[in-house]
Amino acid sequence: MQLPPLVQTFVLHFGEMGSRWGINRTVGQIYAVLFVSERPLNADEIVERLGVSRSNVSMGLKELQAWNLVRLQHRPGDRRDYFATPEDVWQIVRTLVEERKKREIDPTLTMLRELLMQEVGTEAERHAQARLGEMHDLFELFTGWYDDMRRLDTDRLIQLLTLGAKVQKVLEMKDRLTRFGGRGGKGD
Amino acid sequence: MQLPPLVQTFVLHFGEMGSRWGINRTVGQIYAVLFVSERPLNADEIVERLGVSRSNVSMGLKELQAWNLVRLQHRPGDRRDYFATPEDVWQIVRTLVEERKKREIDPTLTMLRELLMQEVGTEAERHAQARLGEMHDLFELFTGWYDDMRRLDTDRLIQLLTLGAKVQKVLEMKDRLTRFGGRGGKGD
DNA sequence: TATCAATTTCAGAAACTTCTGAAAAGACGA
DNA sequence: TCGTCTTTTCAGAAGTTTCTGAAATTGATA
Repeated sequence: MQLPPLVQTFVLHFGEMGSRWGINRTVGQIYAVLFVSERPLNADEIVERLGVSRSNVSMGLKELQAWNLVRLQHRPGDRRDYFATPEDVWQIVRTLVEERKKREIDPTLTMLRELLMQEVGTEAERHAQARLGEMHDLFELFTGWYDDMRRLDTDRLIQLLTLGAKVQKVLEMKDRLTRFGGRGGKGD
Repeated sequence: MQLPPLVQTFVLHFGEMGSRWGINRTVGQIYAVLFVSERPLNADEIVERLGVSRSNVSMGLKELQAWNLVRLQHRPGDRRDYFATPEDVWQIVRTLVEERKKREIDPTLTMLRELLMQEVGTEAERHAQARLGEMHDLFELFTGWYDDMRRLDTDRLIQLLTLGAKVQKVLEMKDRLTRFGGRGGKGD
């Protein structure tokens, strides 16, 4: 592996993390190398830096492209493909969440809805269905919230995240201000 | 696999999802079976339902216990261990996020902080460090937000998630209302 | 202490994933 | 068209994870 120690540490850790999240180690490493690189890299440069086979890099890049996580670029007078990550880390987060939702959450919601529509006979099945209903509602709540969040521009998103639970305070204030006097505030 | 078709579909899907998130398929299936069960189950009952070996179930249950995702119970006059998931799905979410943070996010933040403290020589390394800084700040923002959220009780959490981006509207209103008292507004 | 039921451990088998080198395919200019 | 440079594909090797059955351990009871 032909990398400065600082970068190497990061790349190895990132590959490791990747494999805990169902992403193949090399794919994670390729992404890490691109992420810290000053400029787009071609496949051979990645091979050099990581010390893995050319074909492995080719497959890894293909996977990253399928996930929309890298951008392909060309330089004038050079036929090779150059790859880069988006400069904006928020763009990366958005893509990651979006793709993961598309591949895993949405199909799960579909499956849950289908199972909830079935007529069942036994008590055990009725109980199972009730549980699946709870899970379905949870997923719906999260995807609904996410759907709202992704529409916000990054500054506002940061603003909200930074406020954190303080939003709650603002909501209480709103309650007090809008229903003057009345029962506002903590009631649930 | 000895399960009603409805449950079987769910269990298989859940196992599949698990393996995409770095959780072994059987462990996912065991969890799914416990999740929809009306009552706590002992290891042999899980073996029956899933048709996998007793030792496999034993290892799976051990892993789920290490993740705090199942509760062990005993019945009077029965030496066997019975396992159940929490009844409250929100409790499940909280545990999952907490454990994942502890195992993956926190160590990553530690690593990033260590790399950011290093003095480096080359331009490439300085650029890499800047990128790691961006990633670090992103992770900090998320964990800070999460730290706020986890303190909220479930009803308030649901309230916030349901509002979604409408919170933004309330914040704007707050801005308008507080501005003419002095310090209000966008500043942080 | 011996017995018995339940659980855990673990070495090796089975299944699965990842990786490689070699060959094929594609793209471009001469 | 050909030659060259590049990327992709793919069969099998290497590596890793998961799973099993048999044996060991635990712990309660007599």
